[in-house]
Amino acid sequence: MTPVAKRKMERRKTFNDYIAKKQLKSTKQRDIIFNEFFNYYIGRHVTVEELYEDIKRSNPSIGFATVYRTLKLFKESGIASERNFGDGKARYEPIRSETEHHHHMICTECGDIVEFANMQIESCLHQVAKLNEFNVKNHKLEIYGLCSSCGES
Amino acid sequence: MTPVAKRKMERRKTFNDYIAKKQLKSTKQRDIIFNEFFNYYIGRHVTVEELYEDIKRSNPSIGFATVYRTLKLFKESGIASERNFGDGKARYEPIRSETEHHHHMICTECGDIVEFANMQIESCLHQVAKLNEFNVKNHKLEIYGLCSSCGES
DNA sequence: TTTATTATTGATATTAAATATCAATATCGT
DNA sequence: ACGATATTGATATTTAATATCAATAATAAA
Ligand SMILES: [Mn+2]
Ligand SMILES: [Mn+2]
Ligand SMILES: [Zn+2]
Ligand SMILES: [Zn+2]
Repeated sequence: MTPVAKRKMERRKTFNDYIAKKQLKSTKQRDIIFNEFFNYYIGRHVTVEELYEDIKRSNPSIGFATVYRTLKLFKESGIASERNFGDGKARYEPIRSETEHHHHMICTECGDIVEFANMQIESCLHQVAKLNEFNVKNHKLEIYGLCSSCGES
Repeated sequence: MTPVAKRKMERRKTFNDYIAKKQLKSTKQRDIIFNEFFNYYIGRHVTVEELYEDIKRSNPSIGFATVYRTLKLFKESGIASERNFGDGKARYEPIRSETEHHHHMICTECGDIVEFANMQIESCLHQVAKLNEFNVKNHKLEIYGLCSSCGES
């Protein structure tokens, strides 16, 4: 089995377990949204509206509220992250593995998003927290500026 | 002259220069808001609503829109920063010096905000940007969790 | 100082995203 | 198949941010 296929099953299981634990129900709509989101939006950062417009093409009967609620469910169950890049709209992205962690550089000109991870930053940050006796739950780091295409740099 | 008094004059000048450059006008309201904000909110992170409620007590005729627009003006002129800590409300804080730069740890329990600065993080971050040919305009780093009072750590 | 020009003010309206409501319907354990 | 409970989709509400606009204030010109 490919790593991608393996991860697919993992996510499915995590979601199903969450559904079971919370005594929720499996529905056609949730399946459709799950498939669309995890098949086509890996490595992307999609707004609720965008995903809704996308899904509507193949499934016109699905409502915005359902997409909204389902993305929230993905987040709660730990298979998706919510991101906020300062344009007032929440964005969602699939979590690629149990351990992955990354941050973002956002181009203010073209909207392009570059992801990065840096161990040194992570350890500094936890060190600072420890020094202040601060119990870290999560953190965000965003760099705004011009990407290589847009900037003179 | 104390450093605080010196900084006070600097800010005033920066603001006046901005007013002049943009061909705006000095007004009583702007003076009142300026004084309240820079006398009482150094090191704090105030919402528009909070500052408005505060100012209304001594100056009941000042409108919310004016406070809103004036804080925006402070930001544009470079004497205040706008912050967003994920509760959906913009917050403003006076900039303490021309060169200062810091980030925030936000307690999700009591709302307390701890500031910190870390040179190593800053240089790592610029290194990452350089590597990606990304021209940095600004950046934000926020740590969410439990402060020393609220957390078991 | 008076007048003319232009920006500001404060009340109110609008926008937009997030979230709540609810009757009809689907899911699931028995 | 039945009954209990969760879900759906349409719509309404909330809330922060921002736009509108007539009255007013600030500055420049006469
Ligand atoms: Mn990402
Ligand atoms: Mn601060
Ligand atoms: Zn990190
Ligand atoms: Zn920094």
